[in-house]
Amino acid sequence: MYLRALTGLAEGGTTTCSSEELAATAGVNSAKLRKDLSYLGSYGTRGVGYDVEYLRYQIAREIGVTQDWPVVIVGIGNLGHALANYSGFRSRGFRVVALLDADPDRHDEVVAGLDVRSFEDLEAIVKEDAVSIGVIATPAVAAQSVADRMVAAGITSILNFAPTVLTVPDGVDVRKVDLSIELQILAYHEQRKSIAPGSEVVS
Amino acid sequence: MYLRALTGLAEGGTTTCSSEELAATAGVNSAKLRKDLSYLGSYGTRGVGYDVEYLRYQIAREIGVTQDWPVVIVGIGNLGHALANYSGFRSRGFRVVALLDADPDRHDEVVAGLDVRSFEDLEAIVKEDAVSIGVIATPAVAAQSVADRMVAAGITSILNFAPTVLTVPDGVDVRKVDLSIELQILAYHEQRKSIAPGSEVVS
DNA sequence: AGGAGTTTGTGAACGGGAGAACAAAACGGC
DNA sequence: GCCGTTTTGTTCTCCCGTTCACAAACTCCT
Ligand SMILES: NC(=O)c1ccc[n+]([C@@H]2O[C@H](COP(=O)([O-])OP(=O)(O)OC[C@H]3O[C@@H](n4cnc5c(N)ncnc54)[C@H](O)[C@@H]3O)[C@@H](O)[C@H]2O)c1
Ligand SMILES: NC(=O)c1ccc[n+]([C@@H]2O[C@H](COP(=O)([O-])OP(=O)(O)OC[C@H]3O[C@@H](n4cnc5c(N)ncnc54)[C@H](O)[C@@H]3O)[C@@H](O)[C@H]2O)c1
Repeated sequence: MYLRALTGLAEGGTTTCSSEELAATAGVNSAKLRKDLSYLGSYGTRGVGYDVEYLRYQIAREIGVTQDWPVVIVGIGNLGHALANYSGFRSRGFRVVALLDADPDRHDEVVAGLDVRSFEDLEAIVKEDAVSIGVIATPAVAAQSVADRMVAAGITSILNFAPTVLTVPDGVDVRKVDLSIELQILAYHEQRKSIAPGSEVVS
Repeated sequence: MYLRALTGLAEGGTTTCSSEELAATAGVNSAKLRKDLSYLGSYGTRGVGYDVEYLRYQIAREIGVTQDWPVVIVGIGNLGHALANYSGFRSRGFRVVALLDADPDRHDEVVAGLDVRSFEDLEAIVKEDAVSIGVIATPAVAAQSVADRMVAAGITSILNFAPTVLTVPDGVDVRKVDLSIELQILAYHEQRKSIAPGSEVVS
């Protein structure tokens, strides 16, 4: 979040900013921001603030997005198409190297300049491009088996859009994006608003 | 998450389950699950477990998804199309009532059986269908103004896909889904794996 | 009917994140 | 060169979510 805020400030021409400004831009408390940044090192100057470009680079380096990360997307349906066409990943340090789908009818397609390839090609692609991050956008029933294949092929980080709990070995990271649950959380608060007006809070 | 796990168990024919089973299905600790459920009431039976269907209904009622929530999606680009076509929302208590876009060229389109309408229709739709939940899938630059319009129209819950911090009045809930940040978190752990092998953890 | 075996519900301990507050450091003006 | 001002880095405290552990409650078998 800080990285994004800093990029925004840099684009706006700001060269220096205080923790207060940056915190406001990122939508967090300034004390928390300072503490977070202090874990990376002392990149600020007391009485002055932070150099936007310098701090941006330091955070990018810490996260590891100064290099480009190759990514494969599996399941080129509704969501897979949107992800493949999304330009924002590219500009944030990620490069989609392959689109895979189990359905042979999809293999004719070209999406975002990439051929949709057979899921069978997974191992070869992972090996060739040294891919360590995989995105799962298949139906829920297929997600676990896709994850297993990914892990076997050498992928060690998975972003899962299917509404399932994935089981993976130690050493493999999984993050899930669950849109239905997001909506349900909103619905819950919404329901409470109509029952007890004037009592609202959100994370 | 529990709701989803229970639905899965019910579809699999399970009528009764222990906190241990349910926790395993949902991917959490069983003590946490029991404590969470205890906030809703004492719906279990000691020595037996929980009645799947009964508990499922109780959680759905608590969340507020026994009724259908009308939802509007603004920004029918790559992501908006995917969301509009997604059938999973419908089955989880949400009904997309309108698709809005500022681009007149999009207004000819029919997506998922719905006309893409002008953003100007927002107020009328919100009033007519008593919409309280809005989804923002526009570019980041437009997100804040769309949010303002939504709030003015009477929407009090927003799901935001644009990579921006939204500012809204008290009483309005915002949740954001930020895919780039998810990937960056994975990249960070990935980088650390290659530096210090054998030290990994994920949320 | 009673005891053994299960499983829930919850009190207590633990851990960690978030914010308030302040000392240390840098800058600028005189 | 010194003092006031600004802002960072960090300590301390508070609070909340998570987990452990166990008594209470229920079932089933004898
Ligand atoms: N579309 C959305 O907006 C949305 C929203 C929330 C969650 N999701 C979830 O994302 C996932 C994808 O959604 P979608 O709408 O794109 O579905 P979809 O049905 O449009 O696409 C799924 C794709 O996965 C492919 N596939 C199926 N099994 C496969 C396998 N074993 N290996 C490789 N590819 C396989 C199918 O051929 C298809 O192209 C689903 O789990 C869905 O629940 C989607
Ligand atoms: N596509 C993805 O997979 C993806 C992934 C992560 C984040 N996002 C974010 O989601 C948002 C949408 O992404 P996308 O790829 O669908 O973009 P897109 O450009 O394909 O679609 C954006 C749509 O919003 C419409 N729009 C623009 N201004 C508007 C306004 N003021 N009011 C109403 N509609 C307006 C445009 O006409 C267009 O149809 C972006 O903020 C993007 O950063 C997308």
